[in-house]
Amino acid sequence: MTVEGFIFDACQKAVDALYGVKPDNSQIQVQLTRKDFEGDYTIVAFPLLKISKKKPEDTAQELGAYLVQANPEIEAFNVVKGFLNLSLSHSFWSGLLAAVSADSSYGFAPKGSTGKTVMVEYSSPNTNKPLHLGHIRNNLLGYSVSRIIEANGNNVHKVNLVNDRGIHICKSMLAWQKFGKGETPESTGKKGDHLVGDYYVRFDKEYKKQIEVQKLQGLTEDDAKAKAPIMLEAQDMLRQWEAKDPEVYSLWETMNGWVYDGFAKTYADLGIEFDKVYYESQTYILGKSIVNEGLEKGVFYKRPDGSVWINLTNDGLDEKLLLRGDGTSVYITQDIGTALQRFSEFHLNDHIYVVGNEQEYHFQVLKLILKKLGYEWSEHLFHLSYGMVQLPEGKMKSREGTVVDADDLVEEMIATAKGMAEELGKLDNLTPDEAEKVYRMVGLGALKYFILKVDPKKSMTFNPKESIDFNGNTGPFIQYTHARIQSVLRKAADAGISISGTINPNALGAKEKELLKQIVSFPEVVAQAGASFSPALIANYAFEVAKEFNQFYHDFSILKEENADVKLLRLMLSKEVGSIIRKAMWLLGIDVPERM
RNA sequence: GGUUCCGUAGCUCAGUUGGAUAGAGCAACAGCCUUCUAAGCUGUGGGUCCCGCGUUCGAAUCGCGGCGGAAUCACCA
Repeated sequence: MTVEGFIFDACQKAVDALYGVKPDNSQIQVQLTRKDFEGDYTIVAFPLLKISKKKPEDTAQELGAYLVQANPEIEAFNVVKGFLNLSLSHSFWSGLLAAVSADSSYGFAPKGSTGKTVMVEYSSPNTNKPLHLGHIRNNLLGYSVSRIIEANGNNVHKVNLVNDRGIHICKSMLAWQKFGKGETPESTGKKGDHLVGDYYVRFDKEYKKQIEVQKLQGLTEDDAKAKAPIMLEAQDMLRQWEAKDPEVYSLWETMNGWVYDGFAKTYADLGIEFDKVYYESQTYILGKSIVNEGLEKGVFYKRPDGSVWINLTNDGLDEKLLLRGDGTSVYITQDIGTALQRFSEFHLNDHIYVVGNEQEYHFQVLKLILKKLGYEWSEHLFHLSYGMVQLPEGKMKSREGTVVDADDLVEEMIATAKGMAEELGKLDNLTPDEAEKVYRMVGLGALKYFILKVDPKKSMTFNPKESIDFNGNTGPFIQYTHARIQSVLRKAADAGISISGTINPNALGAKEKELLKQIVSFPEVVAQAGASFSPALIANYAFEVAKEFNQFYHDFSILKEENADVKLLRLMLSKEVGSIIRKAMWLLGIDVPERM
């Protein structure tokens, strides 16, 4: 039970006793008391006036007096305008600290306790170019949300749906065939995904050239695009691929293999994992049978050219194609099929798609179609729609070479972390291997935190000229706080001090209580983040806790405190703060070092 | 044009179902290491919460109307 919950109940009983009416949820508002006022928690009197039929100040006074005499935990109160500020007793607070420190999984619901199974799909790269900053946001969000959902007691399946087929893949393949001279990752020393990406760009260059030539011959822009020989060749290659032409198919396998090796390295660098990987080359045919089902039910209709459509104009949307005239499927056909397959195979309760907000319309349509087909679980599809990562100049454009490459960025962050650590002389006592681990941790911590602290649904700006900070509201700041705490705990252990025993309530000071308030709200933050799929809530919480601890650390000494009770309380508090920081950062997919 | 999302300090962002005098970080300036890690702490300056009207005891938050920006409305994915 949360502290707010306790006060809520006490308040409900008090109002009932005083005025004979039991207030409902909306009438009792409990919040943390603002720091500029005396007290711990505040009850807002205004919503209760209808019941008390008295002035706000009088209502708050009466309620406060009653609460203090009825609850030993509530020690004192004061009233400012319509706000009733309550102070909880020291023994109440120290009891909470004891409870938290006895619970090693504090803040997390027991594994699988909801009995629900949730699938999270994220990453979903194309195999024609390397990952960039936009993909990083997707991967970090997907991975963090998976952990948050798991921490809320659900079983989670993390999946990746790789787009390994289609015209864009053929473009890279064709360009490599024409201009590649047999280059391989081995022969060039280039990471596979980057090598293939180069040929994707090469195709585009050639294509543009051919369009210009066609236009000189008098063709319109559209005609020139449609009739450029290299584009016709690419389309022809896609048909050959679908017919499983051995030569094309083997080239496809080879080049995709290069890309997967490259992706594997990027994922490993980012610390991203999946439980299962789906490939569109294996799933793109799915969903066709459902189209027939929909035709029979009259949900879909067929046009004279044989294409299948659904009319969603009555739902405020448009008409949507489900099957091409030639009987081949489009993206949404496949998504219908895979959703159906996944729900039946894994008995899913919820399915979350981590996909950019440019596809909001697509998922709206997908949900609606499944609903119209009568699948009740369509209500349990969630599109975690995140905003684009923009540069100060606007959108990243791969054609203009303004994309921020994922591998480059990771490397740069680690190098910066290393440079800073060396400058500060922080890790001189570590072995090179250990130091290297810390550089990675800190560099990645900075990057991951920078991205995850922003509300997912908002678009965010990244300025490559101003490197990501390591001071202030950043990952390294929080990691540093953790390292500091561990250092204190190590010293305590070296001195043979045991961090256990009974807490003396009188040892609790004002700053310690502020820290405890933060600690106590952790489970609520985890629940909130789970309900809203928002790692940003966790990130901002972790920062607040770290900031509070650093102030405490600066103003008070822990190991040099002479009063044994105070020393024990401060050590227990430090240990719990360290543990909460580690858990919060774990939820973000960020590791924390023992030293830095 | 329709739909959806967004607009908070010079910059990057918080602000949980409407609550007290709107907060952090960066950048700028001024301080704090003989003391558990200074990747830290303290202080100063910085605001028409895009604008207007409305609902309310109370609006950055809710509603309506503007202005500005983004995404989307493909036999692409």
